[in-house]
Amino acid sequence: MDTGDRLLTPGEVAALFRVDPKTVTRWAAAGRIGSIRTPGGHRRFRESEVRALLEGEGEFDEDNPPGGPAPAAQPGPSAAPRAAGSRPGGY
Amino acid sequence: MDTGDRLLTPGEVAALFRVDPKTVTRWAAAGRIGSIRTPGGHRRFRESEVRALLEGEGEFDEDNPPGGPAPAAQPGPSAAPRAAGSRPGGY
DNA sequence: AAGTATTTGGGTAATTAGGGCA
DNA sequence: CGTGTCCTAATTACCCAAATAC
Repeated sequence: MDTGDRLLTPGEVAALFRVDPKTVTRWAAAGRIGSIRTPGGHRRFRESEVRALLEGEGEFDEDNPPGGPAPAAQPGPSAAPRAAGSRPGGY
Repeated sequence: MDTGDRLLTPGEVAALFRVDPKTVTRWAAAGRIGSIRTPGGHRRFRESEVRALLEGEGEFDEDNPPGGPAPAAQPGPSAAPRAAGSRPGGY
């Protein structure tokens, strides 16, 4: 079955990233984060994907493998493994 | 193999979309989702339609195509009346 | 038949979406 | 270029009551 991806609201993701909900919406609009739309037009985000982003799996030195976490986040149906690219937050 | 003719209760659909059961009822009232009414007046939703809605909106990175789309979502006997097409650009 | 859990209905407050601007 | 804040409009969430489903 699914990995049990809970869906988070923009406000939840925004609080997790310490940004404005508007910014989260922009990430979804830019395709930097997967988003599920409700019939009403609102967006929902996958908890597993947000967590993966929060883990800081952005770009790390290839000689700096994560020796502890090993999230092993498994997007079930159709989640996209974000290989690399940009780092939201730009910190 | 069932094509997904299983009927879901508003609470089930609400949990899938991370919304309130009341919101699901509004979707049915707005014709955004097919609904079957019980003789008592309660609504029931088709599992296949709900799943199609959940995965159908999956946006993916342009350079990250989903390896296995295979939605295999049959429109079933009564196709979904997509009446929510009236969204000209903005609001 | 009785019970509990869920759903329904209407109304109001909070959040979200979209665009433009700083 | 990215983020934050402004606006308006739409959608959603929670309150109450009663009815229905199992």
